[in-house]
Amino acid sequence: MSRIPGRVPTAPPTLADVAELAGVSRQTVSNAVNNPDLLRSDTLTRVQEAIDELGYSPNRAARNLRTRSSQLIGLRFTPAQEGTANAMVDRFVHSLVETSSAAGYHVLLFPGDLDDPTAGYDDLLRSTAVDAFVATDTYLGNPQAAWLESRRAPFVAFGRPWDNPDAAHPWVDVDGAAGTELATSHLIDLGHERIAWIGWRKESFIGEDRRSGWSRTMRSRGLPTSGLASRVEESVASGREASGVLLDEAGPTAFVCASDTLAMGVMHTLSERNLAVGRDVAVVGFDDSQVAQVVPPGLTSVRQPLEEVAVEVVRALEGLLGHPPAESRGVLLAPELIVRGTC
Amino acid sequence: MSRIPGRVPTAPPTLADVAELAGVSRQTVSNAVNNPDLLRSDTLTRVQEAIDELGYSPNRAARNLRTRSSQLIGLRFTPAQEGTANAMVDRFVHSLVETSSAAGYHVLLFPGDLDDPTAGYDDLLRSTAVDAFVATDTYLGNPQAAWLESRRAPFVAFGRPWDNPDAAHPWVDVDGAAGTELATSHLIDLGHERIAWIGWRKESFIGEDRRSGWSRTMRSRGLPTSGLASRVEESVASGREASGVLLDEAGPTAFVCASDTLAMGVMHTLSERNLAVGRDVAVVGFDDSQVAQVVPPGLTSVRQPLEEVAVEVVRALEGLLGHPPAESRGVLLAPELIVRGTC
DNA sequence: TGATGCGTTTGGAACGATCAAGGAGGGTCG
DNA sequence: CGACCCTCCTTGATCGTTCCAAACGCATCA
Repeated sequence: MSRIPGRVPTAPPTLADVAELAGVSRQTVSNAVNNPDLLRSDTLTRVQEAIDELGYSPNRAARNLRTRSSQLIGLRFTPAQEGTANAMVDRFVHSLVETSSAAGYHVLLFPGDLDDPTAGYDDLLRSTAVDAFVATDTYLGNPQAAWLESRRAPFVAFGRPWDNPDAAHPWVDVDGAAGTELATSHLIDLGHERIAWIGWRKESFIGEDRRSGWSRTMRSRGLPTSGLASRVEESVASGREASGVLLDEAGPTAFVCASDTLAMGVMHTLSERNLAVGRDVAVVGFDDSQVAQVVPPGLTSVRQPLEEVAVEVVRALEGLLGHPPAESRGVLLAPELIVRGTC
Repeated sequence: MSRIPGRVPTAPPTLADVAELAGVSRQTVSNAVNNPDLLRSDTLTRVQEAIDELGYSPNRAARNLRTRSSQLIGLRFTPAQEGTANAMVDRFVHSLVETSSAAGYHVLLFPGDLDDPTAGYDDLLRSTAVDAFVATDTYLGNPQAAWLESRRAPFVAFGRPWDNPDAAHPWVDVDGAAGTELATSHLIDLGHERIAWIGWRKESFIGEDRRSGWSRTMRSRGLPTSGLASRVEESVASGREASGVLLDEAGPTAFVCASDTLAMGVMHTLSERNLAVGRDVAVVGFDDSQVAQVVPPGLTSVRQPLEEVAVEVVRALEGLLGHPPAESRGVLLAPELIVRGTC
């Protein structure tokens, strides 16, 4: 019926076409695709052959309409900050695409308004264009999570609900304090005693978390921290300034930084002062960005297990969208320290 | 009719719900959304109010089914090469998301099998999950373009059809030779005479293109090139080795590189030999990656206008998908040189 | 023989939107 | 006055799939 002669030859075959060729009903073809167990094996092979012969794939729109699901996961993709070393989100996206594909989902990117973090979500939600969201950027009191929860939108957050311990949504995060603890311990083991911290301003939950790993390790090893910490903006210039001041006033032999961007600021200072990085002064960054991997002599950095994060995120999504929905709460993963030339 | 009591309260409103509330027919609501000009203004406002009151957004699946279009653009998203400085694709994706969103399209990511560049396309195409593709990675005789063309799949390539001048598909690319010409001229203007080239192996069309910008500029300025060129793999280690050999054997005072990754290799060599980068030896990279932006003292690099590329890609897509389809051929854009501390 | 059951297959009715015609209603013209 | 057009809006069919309930063939059992 749909193979009307004169129809555009490139129009893809439909369920009805396959059914006709195989000599069965539409529903049987549908079952062959979705519930092969329901068919007698000889019927199944016959239908399979017809499917292969025509090169049939179920029409996504029709299936989505009927099943009320799109097999799409929405991800807000904001422009990367130029001038920073942070391509972390991108690395995560790559992992997410891989993992969710294995689970039968594709990733839909939509742009984010920098001023309004909730923009874009609403329309995709109401038009049922996506089944769920993955929310990144949950830092610093970002209203995304709370907003999504209030809309009863299915979503998984990459990042803890810092400001709301009662939040009921599933999340996956990396233990930043454990990361800086690894870094600090490593430096202490190398013999450093005056180890400085360069992080973000106090309002940043993530920044304070990472800072706490440094400070608690220093304390537990009986080393001083006073005068050795600095809180600045996320930029190379800030890291450069801060490290200059710290060198002048506190004389540290090593720096632990909240990000690779800040660590690169330290590298600038060292290079300007002709200090041998790694020999005279050690530096550790955070994120294991591409910069850390290629800058001479290689920046030691805390690496987040983004592949695992993606796996856990997808696992949580599957729970969320399953029938019946499976409960799942927060997952906290441990980072590792990648040692390179800077210490 | 669809507001059956007992239905899940979170089920989104439909066209019929809006129609009932506004006291008009479904089609009128549809027109209010898609062809507002067809309605009398008082009817339009009445419908608009009903839409706002219910928070209605057209169901994507239903619309897609009927209109045979998904408003989605497929993009194969392969894992980034670790250890290289090349986050260029990611920067492009960001621009593409922005631009295509403005044109009413969203970006769908799907994973790519590294061994089979055409994997993934077929299913999305046959299931009409996407309206068109954007093909990147068209380097080095990649069969993607030819394959897509043979399937009559609508797509726009980021990258010229190097090995097939007769290719009929639209493409957008950046003039690599013009970029290296900018770099080489800049170095010559600074007084450099022995300027080396580090690029990729001869089979790489892109590599040869970029190399030609260097060589033709050298020749036109009456400067020697023999013994000053090297072709290696895309890796920091390769760039490091090649620059070491070149320094020993040809004594260049400047390097032009086919990528930031290779340029970082040069930086490694200079740092090992205690040569002052920028003062003793100049370096220019290609891609203006985040690495170039943050490495001390800042890597001068050729920057591809990826925002413009995205704009042109979307423009071509709109032509391709328009009624009637508009012809469009190749677009070649000019890069710019971002001068930083390395020269 | 006819009722019961099970495994398999079938036809009709959604899902929610747009397309293609087909009406009201009012104004203009011969 | 009726034919005609124009504007605005409505009705029924349709896109391709899955859900639902019913029907089928066949064997078993009373």
